[in-house]
Amino acid sequence: MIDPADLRFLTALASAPSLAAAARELNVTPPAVSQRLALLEERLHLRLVDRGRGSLGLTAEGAYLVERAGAILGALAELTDEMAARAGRIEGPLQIIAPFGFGRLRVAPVLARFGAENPDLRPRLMLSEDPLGVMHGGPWDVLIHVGRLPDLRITQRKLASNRRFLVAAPEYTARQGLPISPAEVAKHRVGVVREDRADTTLWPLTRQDEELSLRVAPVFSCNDGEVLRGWALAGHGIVERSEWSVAEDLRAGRLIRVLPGWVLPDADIVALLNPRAVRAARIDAFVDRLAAEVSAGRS
Amino acid sequence: MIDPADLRFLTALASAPSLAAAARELNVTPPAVSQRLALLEERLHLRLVDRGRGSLGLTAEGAYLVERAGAILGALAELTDEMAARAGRIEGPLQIIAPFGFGRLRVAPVLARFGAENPDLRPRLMLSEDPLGVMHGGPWDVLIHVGRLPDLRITQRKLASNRRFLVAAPEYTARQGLPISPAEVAKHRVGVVREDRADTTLWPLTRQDEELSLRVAPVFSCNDGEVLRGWALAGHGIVERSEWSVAEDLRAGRLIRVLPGWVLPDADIVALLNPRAVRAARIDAFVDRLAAEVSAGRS
DNA sequence: GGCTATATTAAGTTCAGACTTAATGATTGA
DNA sequence: TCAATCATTAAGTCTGAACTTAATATAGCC
Repeated sequence: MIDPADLRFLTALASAPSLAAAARELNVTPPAVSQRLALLEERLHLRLVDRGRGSLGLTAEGAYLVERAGAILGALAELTDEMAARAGRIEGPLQIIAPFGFGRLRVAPVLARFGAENPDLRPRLMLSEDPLGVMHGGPWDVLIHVGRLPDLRITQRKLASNRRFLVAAPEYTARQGLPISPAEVAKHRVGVVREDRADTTLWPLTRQDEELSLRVAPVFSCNDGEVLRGWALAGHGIVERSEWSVAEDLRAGRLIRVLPGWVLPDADIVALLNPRAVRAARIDAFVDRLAAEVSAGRS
Repeated sequence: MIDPADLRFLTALASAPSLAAAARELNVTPPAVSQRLALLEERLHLRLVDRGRGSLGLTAEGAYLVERAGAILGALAELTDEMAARAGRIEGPLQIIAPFGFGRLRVAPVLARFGAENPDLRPRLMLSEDPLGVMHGGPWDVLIHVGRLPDLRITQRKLASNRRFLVAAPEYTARQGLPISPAEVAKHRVGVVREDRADTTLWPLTRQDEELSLRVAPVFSCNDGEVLRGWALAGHGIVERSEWSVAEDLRAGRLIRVLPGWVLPDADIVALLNPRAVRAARIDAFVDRLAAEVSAGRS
């Protein structure tokens, strides 16, 4: 009978550009992969992988095996999860995808604690500039997103509200003055997060029923929000940041809000739950935990 | 991740009356079973088997695991079979159920040869007085049946025609005379196969359009047809036997037909194919082979 | 009470699979 | 042509899972 380990092995091969790459992925030496594949092929009396001519490719039989493997490995994982749930245990792999800033500063510490409390858990955190893009790459259980979402057909759960502010250091405003109206912002030095996916130089400001789009000409930009926050703290100008990022600074007076009457659209923090993955106990438990700690402002 | 070997192990336990019995079934010592079970339970942090109070029973978790195991192990076996079929190989387990007489004399030799020609085949022949009853017991691929069948929803394939005769040794008929009409049979010493399931003392004889049911009062009876044939050969009387059993004796003149104008209902030899089992190459190949050899009269 | 079968613990043995290193050959691209 | 990457073969190592034997505890049965 075919061994699921073989199926996992072949599945790993299928998504690697070469045997050597697969070996690196699996943390073994190339001969190990070569041998194991040869052994499997010999056992089945079938060729599974097309050697030569450039990149690694599966034969029809190999592809079929990988295709069928998915369901079987899935069923096995599901069963394992169910039994763990029945035992009331938090264990197994937990794959989280999160954006760089929020992930590193807020998710990582919670995940570390959660992992320490549940020794049989194998947490894996993948930070990305573009979580929604990574989503289709590998396996994942929970994806953390900050901001508006296209209407995906995926279970989502709001972890916390998150407003967006214009902020600056008191030192800067003391020197350069505090803008009273949006129009005055144009006279200031402004920093923005520069992303590929969104236009971050157009700020849709609202005050009661008033709406206006403010086009800013940023002096500073960076694709890492924390760097931008650092610049603001250093008094280099006015930046737009999420509440989660600067709440502590505001409380401590290291930063102050600019145009406090005006608000930017909310960018709530939500967790997407992979519909493909079973709702294992570890997933629900982690999301609960994350929601609790994020709302409480812990990090 | 739960290992299919664990699932097989637990499935074996589920159908055993005690751990010791399971150990015998698995060809290991009782401690091996005890340890392995303890290890599995520890790994899952769940109790799977109810110890004590007499016969072994599964807990709710154990039963659920066994239930789910079926589908997964089935899918794995199916995949294995499919890959073997793609490789054009005859291999794997082949479980045949057959009635005692026909199975021992006709099926066993063919299966032995077929197994020898395909070294990776693991043939297993289960002889039974009541194959259709055994059918629901364990796993099986092919069931050989001689005679009429209730209308089962199972693929069946006729392997050979098989008439039934009344026969006696020439020595006997020389001594006691040859009955000319069915009624005269009553004056003879008669032997029948005694079975629980069928009334074998009522012979539905037909000649052209004539039909009559002859009730016989058997002198000899045995539940093994070959014993009966031996008695007939030894000149003890008239017996009813299948063509497959006595064809050679008739040809050699060791037996002769009694009332050759009258015929008993046919009892064709059919193979039933387990619908649950995949149509693996080995199954089709074996049935083909059996059909060929049975028709050719080889043994 | 003996007899038997079952279940479990403890400790030692065994073996196959999976890996490693080392060496060689093939392919590709600068 | 050299350097680098990849693939494979050969040979040796290692480990842990699975099993064994031995000993002990327990329960049912005549």
